[in-house]
Amino acid sequence: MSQQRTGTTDGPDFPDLPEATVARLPEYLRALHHLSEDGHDTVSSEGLAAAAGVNSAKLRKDLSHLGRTGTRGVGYDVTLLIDQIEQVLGLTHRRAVALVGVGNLGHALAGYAGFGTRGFRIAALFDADLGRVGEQINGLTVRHIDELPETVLQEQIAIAVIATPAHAAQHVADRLVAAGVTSVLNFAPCVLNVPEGVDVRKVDLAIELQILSFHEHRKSALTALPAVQKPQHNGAEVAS
Amino acid sequence: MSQQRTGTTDGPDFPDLPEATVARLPEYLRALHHLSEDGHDTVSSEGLAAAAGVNSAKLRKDLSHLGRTGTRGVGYDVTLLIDQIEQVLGLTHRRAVALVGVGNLGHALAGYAGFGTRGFRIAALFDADLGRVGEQINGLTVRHIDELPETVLQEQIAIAVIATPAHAAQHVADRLVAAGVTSVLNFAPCVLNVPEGVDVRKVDLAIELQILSFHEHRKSALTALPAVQKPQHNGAEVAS
DNA sequence: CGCGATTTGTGCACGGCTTCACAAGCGCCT
DNA sequence: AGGCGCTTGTGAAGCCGTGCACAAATCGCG
Repeated sequence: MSQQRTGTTDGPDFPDLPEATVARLPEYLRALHHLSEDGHDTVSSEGLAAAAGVNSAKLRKDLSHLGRTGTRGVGYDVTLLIDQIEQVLGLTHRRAVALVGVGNLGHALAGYAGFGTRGFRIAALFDADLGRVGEQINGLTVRHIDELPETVLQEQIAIAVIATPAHAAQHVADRLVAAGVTSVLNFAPCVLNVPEGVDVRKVDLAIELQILSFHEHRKSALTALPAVQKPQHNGAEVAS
Repeated sequence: MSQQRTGTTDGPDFPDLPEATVARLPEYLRALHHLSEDGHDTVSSEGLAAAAGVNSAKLRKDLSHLGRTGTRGVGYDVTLLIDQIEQVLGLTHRRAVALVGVGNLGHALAGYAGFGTRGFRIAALFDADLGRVGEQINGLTVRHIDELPETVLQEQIAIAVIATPAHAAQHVADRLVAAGVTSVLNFAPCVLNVPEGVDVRKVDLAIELQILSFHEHRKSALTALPAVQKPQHNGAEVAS
């Protein structure tokens, strides 16, 4: 069931995709699914790049890392490319995901349809609050966090989502790792300390806004300035 | 005016912070607030770097762009540094944010306390569904999206969050831009097309999981391979 | 059967980001 | 006052990512 690298067959042994490429592949995949639904069976690098919002040369270089995927003079086979990207991303089977923290955000995530349609299955919900344990959300029963080890084992869970308050996140992460989880998506606004071999990605809504705030601040300072400079993008033409 | 160090009153002169630095400043800010609550009044670059999960040299270089902030042999004044970062990020006043799309995720975002505590104020909620207009969420009334222009003007809204389904996101973005919004945080899984001068940041939950899935896939392929293993790893923190 | 139109795949150069290593500066202790 | 230890700030080197520009490859058509 795991991917073997015997290489004799058509086994795609990935030779260390650049991290930046990996981060873009899901975007290509989404764009390809969209194109496929629209009836396209081939697409040029220019077209796909536009749909994914990137430079076409970048896209070609990204895809070149997957092996020979396109046909010169024609473009890329949409279905074939979807298969290849899904294979590389390990999306050939639905991955079971655990969600810890069924509060405000956790509730929304548990009901988010995008997970189900893009390769994942929320296999279990957990919370530490006994008042929430037993609650039914989207066909799943919220379990107490003490049941984590057996559930992770039983459902073959390798990826977990933390949607708890920040003060509980590290503790939850420790228990997840102890239970065998090796990838964590953290929505709590704090830094997680995990042992080597465990991947953590963080999504912090306030940080995203603060980055936007910086650019807002900068833009409003520029409008008060004479247009001597010529930065890459400027000019909010909106009247105040 | 932007580069002068004449030291007038409160001249907000930024010397073009690197984008990577801007993306980390919010993390430093959060860590600093945490340290401040714990009673620390100074912190070393090593300590702050650990709290923010980055390299200490990187942190020092980042902070050096803000001007002289630390004291050699001592460290950084926590309160002073908080003020400086907030100034650079434009967080000296609460920024009004509009939230469009009060569905599953939008509901959670509207109730997310992290916005309020970190420099933002959700000033208005919008939805296109008449069945949702008028609903009360967290003390705010959901308005119809047609009221966008006047509300944006009235509440001085420059930043908006899109939490609609993907098929509606581009239309909403167009209307937001037309109303005067110049920064957008997009939760819809699609590429937004906006005119120059408008900033867009995207948060796609499924993409984050797919990136984790790739690393899972890679890890399981490595464990099945007894020969070579790569100790090099990025993104994981060293345990205490 | 060959030629031209088209598109991929990639060598190369450039810029930005990261990291090391160390000099410069600051406070404290004697 | 002077030295010593500690910490910041930064020069420099290296790495990664990006984008241009073009050769190689493929298809269609006359």
